[in-house]
Amino acid sequence: MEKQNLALMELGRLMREIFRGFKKRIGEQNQEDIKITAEQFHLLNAINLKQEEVIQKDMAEIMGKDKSAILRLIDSLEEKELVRRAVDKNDRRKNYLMVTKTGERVLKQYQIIAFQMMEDIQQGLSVSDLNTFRRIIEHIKDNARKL
Amino acid sequence: MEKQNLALMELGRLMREIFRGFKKRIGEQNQEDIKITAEQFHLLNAINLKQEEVIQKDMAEIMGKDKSAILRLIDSLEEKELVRRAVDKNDRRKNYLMVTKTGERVLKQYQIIAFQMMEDIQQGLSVSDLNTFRRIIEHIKDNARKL
DNA sequence: AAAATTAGTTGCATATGTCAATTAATTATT
DNA sequence: AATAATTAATTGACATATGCAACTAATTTT
Repeated sequence: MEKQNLALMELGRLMREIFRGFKKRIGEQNQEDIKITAEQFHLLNAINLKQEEVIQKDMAEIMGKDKSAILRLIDSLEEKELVRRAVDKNDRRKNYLMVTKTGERVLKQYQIIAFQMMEDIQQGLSVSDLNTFRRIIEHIKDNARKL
Repeated sequence: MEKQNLALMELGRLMREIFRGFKKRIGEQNQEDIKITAEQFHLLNAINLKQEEVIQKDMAEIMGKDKSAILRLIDSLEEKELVRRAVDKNDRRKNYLMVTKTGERVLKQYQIIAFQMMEDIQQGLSVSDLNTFRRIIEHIKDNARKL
């Protein structure tokens, strides 16, 4: 039991380290620029990634959170003018989520940080290792989704 | 840039899925028994794992959190009588953290859940895959620490 | 003895998140 | 067409988590 358990713990600790590093680098960001939290970044990124139009409900599903949590995250992003809600003309219950130009710019800055972090984190790993790692992550993710 | 970036995102998402699953299973726990949150479990487990005596400061370092965050987590664990603080006789600034019998019992219950989760998550992966995965995690962890 | 350091504590602010109830809009049913 | 059911978003109440800065008490350094 010990080993597997440890693996889970290690993964958690690992993520905290990475998260900590990410926050630290964000903190070192240009002061005058708009700052967002990791969760805000994550949501912004997820909206941006989607090819199709998305509404709040979709994001709640994608991010595995309550719709009210998403609503408040979007509130915070809208306040910073990184995202706007646009009502669907055909179904006025729906708000399409639109990333603003500022949103794209800020997102890009954060992506650069994330990219740099990935580079640093992957230092010293072979291409084959990385491929195996990605494959396993995908596999685990599928399993985790069913939990 | 895309691929590496995705790997980071995937890892984050993966952890959230696992964490979500863990919380869900915790929620399904036996009503009459003492319930703890995921963070409480994590701290309790970390204290328990340590071979040497630990004080709050140590746990803050180990868990990568502010000492006040740890303090409050310990408050909550102490309230449930899962942990006790014992003042160091030689240095009365220090509180040694002791897991109670109840703490051990509760911890064991949650470890079983965590263990079961690990089993489910690892379904379908070969032993060699798992070993590679652990090795990479270790490597990444070393890199992450330097971030 | 005074100054500096250390461990723990407290107050305050913020972020995040869930659940349940409510509102408004739309769709299905009688 | 009127009523009922469903859907998306919102709000309120509440719990958890976390960091920062200021403070206290104990110990160590100067």
